[in-house]
Formats: sequence, C-alpha cells, structure tokens
Amino acid sequence: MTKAVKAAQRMSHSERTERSDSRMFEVTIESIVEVGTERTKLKDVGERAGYSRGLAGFRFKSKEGLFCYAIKRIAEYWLNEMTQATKGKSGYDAICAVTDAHYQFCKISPTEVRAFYILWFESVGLKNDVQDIVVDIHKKRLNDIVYWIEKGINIGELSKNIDADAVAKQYMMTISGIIYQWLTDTEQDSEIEALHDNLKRTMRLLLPVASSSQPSLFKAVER
Amino acid sequence: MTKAVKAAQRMSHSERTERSDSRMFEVTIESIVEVGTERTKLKDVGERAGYSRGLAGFRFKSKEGLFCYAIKRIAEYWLNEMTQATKGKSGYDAICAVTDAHYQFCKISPTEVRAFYILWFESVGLKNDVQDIVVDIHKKRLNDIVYWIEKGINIGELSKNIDADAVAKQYMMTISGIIYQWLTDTEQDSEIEALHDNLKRTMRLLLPVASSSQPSLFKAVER
DNA sequence: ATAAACTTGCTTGCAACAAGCAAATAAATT
DNA sequence: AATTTATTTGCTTGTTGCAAGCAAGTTTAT
Repeated sequence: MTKAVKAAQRMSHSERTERSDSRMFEVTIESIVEVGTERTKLKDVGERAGYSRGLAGFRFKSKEGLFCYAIKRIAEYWLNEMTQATKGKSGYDAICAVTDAHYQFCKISPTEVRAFYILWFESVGLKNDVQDIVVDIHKKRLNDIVYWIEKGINIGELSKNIDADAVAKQYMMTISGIIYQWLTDTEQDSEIEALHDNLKRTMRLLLPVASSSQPSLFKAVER
Repeated sequence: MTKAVKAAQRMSHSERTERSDSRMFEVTIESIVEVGTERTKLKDVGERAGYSRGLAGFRFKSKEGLFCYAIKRIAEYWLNEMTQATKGKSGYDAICAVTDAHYQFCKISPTEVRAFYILWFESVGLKNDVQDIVVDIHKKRLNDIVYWIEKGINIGELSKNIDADAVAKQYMMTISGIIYQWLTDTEQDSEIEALHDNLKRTMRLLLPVASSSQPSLFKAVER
C-alpha cells in the first residue's frame, strides 16, 4: 500500500484515478488469466494494485463493472490497432491486414488478449452487462469485415457472387475458434501463427477475385 | 416440496436418487439457460426440483460438481446420438451425418444444447474441473472427426493431400462459432439450419475427392 | 437394525453498501 | 498575492446480506 500512496503524494485528482485505474486494470487481467474470473476477487484487485481492499468495488461499483471496464479498455486499444492496420485497405488486403494485426496483438499483449477472450467466451452464459458489451463489440467487428468485403466487391477486386455477410461470419467464427484453441491448448504459442496463416488461406478461397470462375462458397444459400 | 416427496413415497433407493438427479438436472439446465451459471443457485436447484435447499449441494458436493454432472450427462447423450448417426460411415458422409445430427440435437433439445455450450464456453475462464472435462470432450470430438477423414482418405474416397487434423480443427471451430451465433443472436432459430448447411458446403470444399485436381486448403502448411 | 436419502442449523467468505477520513481544488478574506 | 476557509473528490474501514459448504440430525428403504 505504502508505495503507491507515497508515489501518489503530489498528483492531481485525474492523475490519481488514472494511475489507480491502470494499476487495477493490470492486476485484473493478470488475475483473470492466472486464476479465472470466478477466483478474481475485488479485494485482491485493490490490494495487489497497492490500495485498500475496497477501492476496486468503490471505483467500478461491482465485479461486473470492473470486468466491463477491462473489456472496454482492451476493445478500445484493439480498435485503434485495427484501424491503423487497415487504413485505406479493402477486400482481401484488409482481411489479411486485420488478421496479421490480430496475430501481432496476441503475440505482443498475450495477457490482454487472453483476458479479453476469456471475458468474451464467458459472457455467453452471463446474462449481464458484460454480455451486452461483448455482443456489441462482436457486431461492430462483423460489420467492419462485411464493409471491407463489400468494398472489395464494389471496386471490382472481388467476385460479385460472394455473400459478404456469410463470409464475414465464417471469419469471426474461425477467429474465435483459433482463440479457443489458444486458450485451452496450454502454452502452445507456436501454433497460433499457423492458425492465422490458415485463416488467411481459407479467406482467399472464400473470396475469389472478380475475374475468376471459381465457385463461390455460399451462392447456393439464399439469405 | 411435498409433491415430489409424496410421489417418491415407495421407491427403491436407486430409483429415488435417479429421480432427484433427473429433476435437479432439468432445473439446472433450465436455470443456466434462463439466468446464467452465476445466478444459478444450489438452493434454488434443490427447491425448484421439489426438495430441500440443501440437496443439490449434498448430492453434487458443490456448484462445480453440479455443473460437471450436467455437462457429462449431456455429453454422454450426445455421444450416443452421434455414434448412431455415423455408424459405418466415413469421410464426407460421416461429416454430413454428424452435422445433421448436431442440428437435430439443437432443434430437439435446445435447452440441453444451450446449457451444454454455455458451460463449454464459460469453462475457458474457469480454471477448474469443468474445464478439464470440457477439454477432454473437445479432444475426443476432434479425434472422431480426424478418424472419419483419415478413414475417408484410406478407403480412397478423399484426396491424400488433405491435412485431416487441420480440417478437423476448422470443423470444430466453425461448430463453436455457429453455436456462439445461436447463443447470442436472441431467438433466431431459423438461421442455425442455414449455418449447418453452410458448414457442410465448406467441408465439401475442404475435403476434395481423391480423383479431383482441386487444390487442398492446407497442403502448403507443414505441421 | 442399519444404511442410505434427505433436511436443517451453523460457519465462512465475498460482494455490496454506508459512513468517515484525507488529499486536492476552488472560493473568500486579508 | 498570500493565507485561510469551504467543498469536492479519492480512498478506507465497519457493517450487512447472501450463498456455498459443512456437519449433525431426521426420515425412508432394505
């Protein structure tokens, strides 16, 4: 406790909260990855961040509130990364760029990504605010992908036969599948790169170029 | 309370436990689907099943124990369904059969399937027995699919270029992706059929027949 | 009669709430 | 302009309620 408090001796209010927020965020994602959400205690988050047992609860209202904050914070960071990586791109290029960025994110910030997707998967069974946030993020990510594919079709890069919505869904499914592998296959960091590469390869199959006579995957299914 | 107890007036010990087990199982999966695992209380499970507040805890040792029982029970049921559906089949046929069976399972027993996959997804962040069971089930399901594909290759139905392991993983990923859609997209029962159909179509692409000169998805990636 | 199924009382641990203290900022007074 | 006074904000500590877990007791089968 003493260390954080001493260091925070001469700070503005906003600086203080920013500091405690960041510390508690770090502790939270570490704890989620180490022991899971259930065994992550508000008390421990506060104390391990260098504050009192009560701060995490006070600041974030509830455990749920803490997790909402964490997931939003990571999602925001990812949004920036993704926006940069895909700036000005479309079609298959954009898909590859976002896939590479996703892999880099996993590689560089594994704790953030692991915690994010643990909260993500878990939210399915939790009928609460976390689920709402996750569903919202999911929809946005899906929309982005649909947008890139449709743009690729519109500028004449990709075949008109492509069902952008179906392919985008397939992409999202595979991403979550890859992450599931990563989260459960204990410490096989090597494989996740191959899985991302495979995803790009699959997307190449699902996104035939405009001139090609290759059969599109989904044209037989009306939507 | 009275109703169940009265009805159970003259039963053998094994019949009694079987009855209470089944009642509590039903209540559990309903509760998981309705309010999620977190808000599913041992007390409510016991009482809503027609017994005392303590029975669920007594019988299953803990909440975790209850969930382990539930997931095992559903997995066992599914194993039977699947075994029947794929009996004597291999290759693409087996994949289609298991996919159809999976869709039927979703359609006929939505509560069981929903609860099962809620526990499945949630187990990712829960570092406990449930995760171990789920990972085990996952591995078995994956092995089955690999076996069918390899059998299809061995009998000369499917191309030798196919990476059975990679395709099987892709299959599993997509299944979990489909279920994720189903669990979050509130009450869109119609779409799940189309998604299963799409999965079969995708698998047809990933599983070229032996004579075909179609490029295999994964032959470029060494494993 | 004795073992198994089930219930009830009690303990523990954690989240949630509320009241209080200390540090930071704004306003007032000299 | 410097110093005091007021008020807001960050954080801590005491208390309460609820659910899981445990153990001893009661009922039901063999």
